[in-house]
Amino acid sequence: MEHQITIKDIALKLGYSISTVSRALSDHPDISPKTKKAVKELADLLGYKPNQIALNLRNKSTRTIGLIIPEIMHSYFSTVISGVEEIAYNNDFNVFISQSNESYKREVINTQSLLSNRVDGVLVSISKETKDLSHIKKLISCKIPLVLFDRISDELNVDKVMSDDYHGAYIAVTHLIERGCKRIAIFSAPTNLSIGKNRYEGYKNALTDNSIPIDQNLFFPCDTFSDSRRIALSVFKKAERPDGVFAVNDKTAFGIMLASKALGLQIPEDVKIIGFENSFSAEITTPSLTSIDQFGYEIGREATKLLFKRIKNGDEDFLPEEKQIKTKLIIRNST
Amino acid sequence: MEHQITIKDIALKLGYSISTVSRALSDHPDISPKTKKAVKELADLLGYKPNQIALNLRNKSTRTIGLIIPEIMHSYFSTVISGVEEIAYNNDFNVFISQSNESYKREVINTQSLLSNRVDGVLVSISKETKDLSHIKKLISCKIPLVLFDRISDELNVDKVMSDDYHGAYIAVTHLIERGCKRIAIFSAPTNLSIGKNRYEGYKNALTDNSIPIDQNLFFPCDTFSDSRRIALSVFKKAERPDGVFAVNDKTAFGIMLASKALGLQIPEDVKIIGFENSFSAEITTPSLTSIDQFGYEIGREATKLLFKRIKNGDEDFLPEEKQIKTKLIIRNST
DNA sequence: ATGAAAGCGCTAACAA
DNA sequence: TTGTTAGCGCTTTCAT
Repeated sequence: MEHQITIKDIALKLGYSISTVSRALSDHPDISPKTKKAVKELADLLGYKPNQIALNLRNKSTRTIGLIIPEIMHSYFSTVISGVEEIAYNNDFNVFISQSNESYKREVINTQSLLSNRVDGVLVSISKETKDLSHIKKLISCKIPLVLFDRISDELNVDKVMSDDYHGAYIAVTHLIERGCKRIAIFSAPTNLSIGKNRYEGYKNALTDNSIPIDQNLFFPCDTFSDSRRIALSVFKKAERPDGVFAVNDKTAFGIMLASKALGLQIPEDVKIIGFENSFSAEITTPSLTSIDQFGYEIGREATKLLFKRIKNGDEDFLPEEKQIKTKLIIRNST
Repeated sequence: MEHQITIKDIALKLGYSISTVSRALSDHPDISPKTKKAVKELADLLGYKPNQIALNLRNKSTRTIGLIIPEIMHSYFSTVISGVEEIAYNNDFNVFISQSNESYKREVINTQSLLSNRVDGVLVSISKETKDLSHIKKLISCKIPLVLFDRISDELNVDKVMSDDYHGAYIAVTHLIERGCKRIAIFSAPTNLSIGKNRYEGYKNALTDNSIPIDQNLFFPCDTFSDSRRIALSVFKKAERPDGVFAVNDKTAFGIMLASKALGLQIPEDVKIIGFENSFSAEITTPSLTSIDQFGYEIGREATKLLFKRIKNGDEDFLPEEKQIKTKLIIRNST
């Protein structure tokens, strides 16, 4: 980057002062039309672009919000990003995306980087590894507008947006029951994450409401493709195997699906499987996967709207909001 | 964001000048140990974080590179991002990710935003919609280090990193021929993109080298899931249908796969299908999808390495490099 | 060992 | 209508 054109360059060439140039460019009423014309034409000619860095410093605002997500390569989070970008762009803000890769260390670094770069607000979905929340608390103590989404924490008293995990799990399991399942397993995220906890609650209550006893042997703490495949491969060998599985996300469901097929089980005849995410892949497997749509796009939009509300309102009458985005059962052939 | 602590605050409380505080914080040899200790302790206590914006303005460097990609929600591009981030983080740089969503307009806006934000270099994968390249040329004329990857353009004389598309297509089609295919269709990206052109060349030459005539009726300009499903649905009905298909990416392959199955065709017995991308989904379909691995992670790494070479070397002896990342045939059950 | 002052690019209060 | 100046937060040259 050689030398970017500045208003000083324009002022020099035209013999005006830099403030006149500045005002001309921003259409200040005091500036004569001729001056404006001359300045704007030269600016165009030279390809002048305001230095955003200088503006940021002066305005103490970057018109940028930071987004920290666990993993970009996740159809759900990708859709969240799109929702965030839409609202941000509508408000003439930029989005600074950074992924933690489910690493606590990375999440801390990313948070600090956003802080140093003085973003005007932050959206965070906490990584699986994160136990210590002091980096997030640091954001709060700096009074930086903050909204948590999806992977929230009860420890923090801030705005939150998430799926209606409880209800999603409830309708998923109810659906399995209606299809005749008696022994329904759950492959769940760790219940220390609220997402894991809420879905487990939904699972439990759906069973209880249908007079099916909770069986701790049907609970598997597992939320990845390879783990679920491995676990299902050993679990489904036994005679007392589940006849239905509720998986915490689609990838986990696919692992179970592959394991079942490898063992010669028919889906949905021998075992019914339901996921949570409604990813693109759910459509293309055989059988296609019944899943709970989480509306990531909506979550991104709502979280960002909430953030802008904070950014605009400033500190006044802060009362954290919590928003639940409804989920929806998408029935396909795996149940 | 109330009031972030600055060195001025520290200077005031301690009775030093701001320059002393600045030097103390950066361990300048001239500063006495006691002063350093006092300053650092107070800085810690107050939670001082240097204002990156001010530093950027002063240093005329943001230690940030910009990344413009067509779509985040694409396993290939997601892996590219990870590669980019790895190299950038190793060099203590940030990555500013922005997606064009395959929109020309958005791509232009993103480019300008990166320019205004004075990133130190840019990585671009051009959107499908983009014909006019003046926004990219603008970057070049501003002497901003630039590397194109994957979706490159012959019109631009800059560093480029891409898959060995020609070779990938060649081995894909050769594989189909070895498996006995005689009528091999290609579902291809528009050939105005070099990616489309090169893969088509590979397809053609593989056929020619095996004495199979090129049949224009087997060329389908189509690179999305829904389009490919629709097209395959109508094409595969005919008696004279293809017995092998080379798809420009995995999603396109899945569309073809679903259409084939809907028509009662057996894969790979009646029709063999090969994709390009080696996405996660390739593993979980039935049959699993044979595909060409593009090593997106490597592409991201190499492109970023090249970019840093430019950033560090400055303008001197500029000779654009072009790097091809090898591709690999991953054989699964669809062929 | 420490301070004063200039400057990065820009805007705006104050002068003229 | 236009110019001068201060200041956003920081580093660094030049004084002391």
